[in-house]
Amino acid sequence: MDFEIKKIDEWRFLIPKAGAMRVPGLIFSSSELMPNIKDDQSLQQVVNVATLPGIVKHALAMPDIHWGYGFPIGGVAAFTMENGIISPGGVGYDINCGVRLLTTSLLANEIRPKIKELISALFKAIPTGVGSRGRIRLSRGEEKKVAVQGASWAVKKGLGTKEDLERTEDHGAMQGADPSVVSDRAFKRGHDQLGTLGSGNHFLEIQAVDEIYDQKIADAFYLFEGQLAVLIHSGSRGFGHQICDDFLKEMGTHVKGLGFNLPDRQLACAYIKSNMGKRYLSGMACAANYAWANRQIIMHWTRETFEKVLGINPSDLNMEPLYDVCHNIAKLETHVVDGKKLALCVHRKGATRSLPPGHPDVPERYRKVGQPVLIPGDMGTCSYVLAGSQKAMEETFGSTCHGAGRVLSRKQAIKAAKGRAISRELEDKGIIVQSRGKTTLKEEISEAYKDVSLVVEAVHMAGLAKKVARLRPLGVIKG
DNA sequence: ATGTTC
Repeated sequence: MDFEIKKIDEWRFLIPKAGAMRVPGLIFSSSELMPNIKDDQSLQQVVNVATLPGIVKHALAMPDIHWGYGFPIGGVAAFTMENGIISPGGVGYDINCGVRLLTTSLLANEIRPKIKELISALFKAIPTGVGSRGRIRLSRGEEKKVAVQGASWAVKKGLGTKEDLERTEDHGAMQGADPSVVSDRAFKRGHDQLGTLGSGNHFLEIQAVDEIYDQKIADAFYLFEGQLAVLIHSGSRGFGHQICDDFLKEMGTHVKGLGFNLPDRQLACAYIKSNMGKRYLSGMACAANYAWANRQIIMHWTRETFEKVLGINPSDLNMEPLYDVCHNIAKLETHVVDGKKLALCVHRKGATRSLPPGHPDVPERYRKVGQPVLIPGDMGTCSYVLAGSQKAMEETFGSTCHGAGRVLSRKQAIKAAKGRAISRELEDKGIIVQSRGKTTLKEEISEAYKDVSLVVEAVHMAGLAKKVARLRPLGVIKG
């Protein structure tokens, strides 16, 4: 490594501008988490991102940073609309991968005897695994509508309510989506995958709220101790993956003609203002909308499954989305930089938006306390709810962490789990798990991840979001 | 993440 790391305070580490870097790197971490990343490639990736045209202030990294395609996962980078670039590698292969948390009026303890039955029914209702096909077959015309309308497409089809949309980031629809830039292959891959969970770290978990850190905000979020909740983690499936793939290929050639050097070919990009940049944004928005429709539909089937298995009315279940956030996206936003309002394209790759109290884009019901920030942990530990902050607006373009972050690669994790019965290990901890394949569970063992509590503590202490509640898993379905 | 090497 040929760069320096300076400790600013307990929670901030600076990589001073050097060589081809246009801005310094700023890492949010802690003395406990820093050793995890010092030897991997992710900090070099922060340095690489800092060389890209039009980058503003800092190349940022959250405490859950780890190695990714070109850009690190757990990274944030903002570029001016005027001179900046947009890069598929800064968004990630799973465009609009994200999480949606559902609250209920049920007590977890009362439902505990039913968890196994619920998990089994959810596993039947929601297809999981790589290449899994859903219960919906979309004609090309309908699939284009999904790509433009997002979650509201599902609501129009009776799969949810208008209120659900109000509790979804951007109302579950990104503007500027243009299906004409999406390849035939992407549409083919997406036509039967709506309402499917996928594989890897995607999951659906039944959880119990087990600790409240901020009572006032918890009240505003309708969270209470002992409450039964459901967390859905999924994305844009093969549809978004293909869109990313298509644009990476195109931009790989395109970027060679732009006259600047890339430290890594995986940083393929285009100027935001160029036709190529605009086309990517339009395609990315299609994938983002597909993902929002996907999580909306998965939620609808989750509601139906709970009502059926528990034999209760919707009004007694009261299963409502607390919020739905995306953590793989690039967005056009206005931020104050050095006292000046600037139009920026903010890349959040494995990072969550964290809007402060009073911000107009926070749903009205939460506006006084800030945007809900949902942080899934690894399988078998816990997840967190936080609230957005002003400090995040000032330091990270309104962003915070997105999860635990890997410490072992998938290969290393499979090796570490060799010969172990992971589902049995989880059952011994009181967590019922049902998965399509054994390999996914091995890839996802707890040891493969950083301690999510340390990650959340680091962003809380840095002021990038405020801890509200912790949730423990009771049951999980996986790919 | 991903029809896990079109």
